[in-house]
Amino acid sequence: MSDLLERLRERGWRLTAQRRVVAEVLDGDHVHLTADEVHARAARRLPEISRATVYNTLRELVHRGEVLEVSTDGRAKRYDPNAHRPHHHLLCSRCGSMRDVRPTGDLLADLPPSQSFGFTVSEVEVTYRGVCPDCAG
Amino acid sequence: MSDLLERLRERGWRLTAQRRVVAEVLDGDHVHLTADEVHARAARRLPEISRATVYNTLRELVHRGEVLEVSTDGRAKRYDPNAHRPHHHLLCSRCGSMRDVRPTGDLLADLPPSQSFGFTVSEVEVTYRGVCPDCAG
DNA sequence: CCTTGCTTTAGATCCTGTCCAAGGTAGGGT
DNA sequence: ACCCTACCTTGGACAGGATCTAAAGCAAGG
Ligand SMILES: [Mn+2]
Ligand SMILES: [Mn+2]
Ligand SMILES: [Zn+2]
Ligand SMILES: [Zn+2]
Repeated sequence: MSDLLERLRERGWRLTAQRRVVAEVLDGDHVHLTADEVHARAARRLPEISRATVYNTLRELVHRGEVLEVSTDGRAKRYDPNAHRPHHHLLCSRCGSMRDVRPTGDLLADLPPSQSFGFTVSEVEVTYRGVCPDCAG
Repeated sequence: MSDLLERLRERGWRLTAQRRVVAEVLDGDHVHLTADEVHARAARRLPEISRATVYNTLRELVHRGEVLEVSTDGRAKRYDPNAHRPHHHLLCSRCGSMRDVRPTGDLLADLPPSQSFGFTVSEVEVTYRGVCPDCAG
């Protein structure tokens, strides 16, 4: 994720300890943390970091397309660093764990013009729900 | 919707004026009201009805599978009486208006076994986002 | 009718997320 | 190396959505 920070710095983003730590926390595959989880992990490395800064940083990363914001029902949104290859989500109805998935079909094409009601459709979001192997017992 | 109320009464649901009014408000096609919108409309007919009762009634209707709960990003959930024929949603990014849609493909089948990560997938929810004709100007 | 257990109600409370004013600091300019 | 200043961070207030509570109300079976 250090190339991410470098990229953003070149675009005029000030490189602060807080932003560095948030970026570190968000590194990895199948990472889908809530803002408060990001805050808790960031605070291990930088105890004074505030919730407001975590929210600010996440909002900017989302706005710049570096992080994906995934809204899950009524609960807290989750933040996903895997923003460069589009994908969808598989969500466990019991424990809430989340995996990235890549369906085969062209889901946008699955919506025929007769079903578009004059909308200019630009994006499709898919959530598959089920029970994960750990919860299956 | 009166058969709905009858059905529920037979299952031990007490028939109150409040529940009757909420059911009436939720009648129709392409109805996707927020809880507060339901409350506002219900209050026209029954001024003393409380927000808590609207929330309680909606929760129960959802729990009994008579109404669908649709969560839209950070905003208030919407309640959809069209629960008996499964469908997906087309959502305007600007004004938030919502339409029911029925994609052609088998979206569950679009998730190949190699992408299931051992989950027992039971449900798929799709949200198409775009700009509605009214907002297109 | 009565009774009883389910319902309703207002208001408190919780959770997520945003806003604010005050103080701090990255990093370009010198 | 040191300033400056525009940008950043902070804690706490705030807001909207939704749930919870305890007291009062009422549907409906007996
Ligand atoms: Mn993801
Ligand atoms: Mn619908
Ligand atoms: Zn699970
Ligand atoms: Zn619109």
